[in-house]
Amino acid sequence: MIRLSRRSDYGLVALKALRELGVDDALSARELAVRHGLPADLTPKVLARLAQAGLVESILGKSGGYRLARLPELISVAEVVRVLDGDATLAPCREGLLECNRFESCDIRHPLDTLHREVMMVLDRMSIAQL
Amino acid sequence: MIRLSRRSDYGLVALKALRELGVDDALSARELAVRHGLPADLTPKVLARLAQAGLVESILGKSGGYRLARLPELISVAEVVRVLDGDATLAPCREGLLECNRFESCDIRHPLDTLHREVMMVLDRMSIAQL
DNA sequence: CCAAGTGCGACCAGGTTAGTCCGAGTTTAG
DNA sequence: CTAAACTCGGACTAACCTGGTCGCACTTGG
Repeated sequence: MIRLSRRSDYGLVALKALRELGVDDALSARELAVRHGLPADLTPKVLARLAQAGLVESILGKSGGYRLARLPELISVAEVVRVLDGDATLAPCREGLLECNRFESCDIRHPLDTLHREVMMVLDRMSIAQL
Repeated sequence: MIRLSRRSDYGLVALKALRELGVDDALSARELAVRHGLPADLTPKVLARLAQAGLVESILGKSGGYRLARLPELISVAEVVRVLDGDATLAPCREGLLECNRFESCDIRHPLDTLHREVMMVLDRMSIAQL
């Protein structure tokens, strides 16, 4: 199935919100959440992950918050998805634990990987600036 | 996240297997399952769904089974996924029951729909013949 | 020193999906 | 004509994943 997880969705909304911020401003997770109707307790988590991936800067202390770490043109949707959802492959074979019992004989893996790459390229072409 | 469900995966494997079949041959679901290591009880279900969607023909009775209903070049990966997983949209907002509480103010929906269309086009360009 | 932030881990709950079991209807081989 | 082999469809169970919550430690500005 082709669907964004909720996390990725929230992440995109948050980044878009951060986009229209002054250079030295910062927006707290809570403030961002209430303004855009995101779950109050989940938003900090999403932002924290974006921060440790370097997409966003966190500012500690009172009157702290988050701010974009790069120009919005330089953050692609693909990157956000990868950070928040991990980059799984199209084929379920490739997942962590479940071993595909036909792993060797599986001949649809390669074409599926190709497809996956193409899909990611599509997501790569859209940046936060275009949301 | 971008991942195929197990069902779709099985469906693709099955279609690929059916591809190399004589015109008047048919392969039973059970036979197909054991040959390719698919779950024995799930395979008939997947095939049945493909059949009622018209991608595959079912042949009743003894020595019956399944066979491709069209040339493999005319069956796209996108179609298989759509049949087996339904066609969801990228944005979780769009799902059945859960109402997005910021549905009106949501401004990332349109770009996301665009992305979804592009992704489906990618899946559309690959056919069973190319697996 | 205190209030308001982030950061991070553990935890619960609900939904979705994979997988199984069963019965019924159909067709062909012998 | 009979029996075997197959498809079809629904109902049911179990496991996994995800969204969401709570709580505590650390940092910073006033």
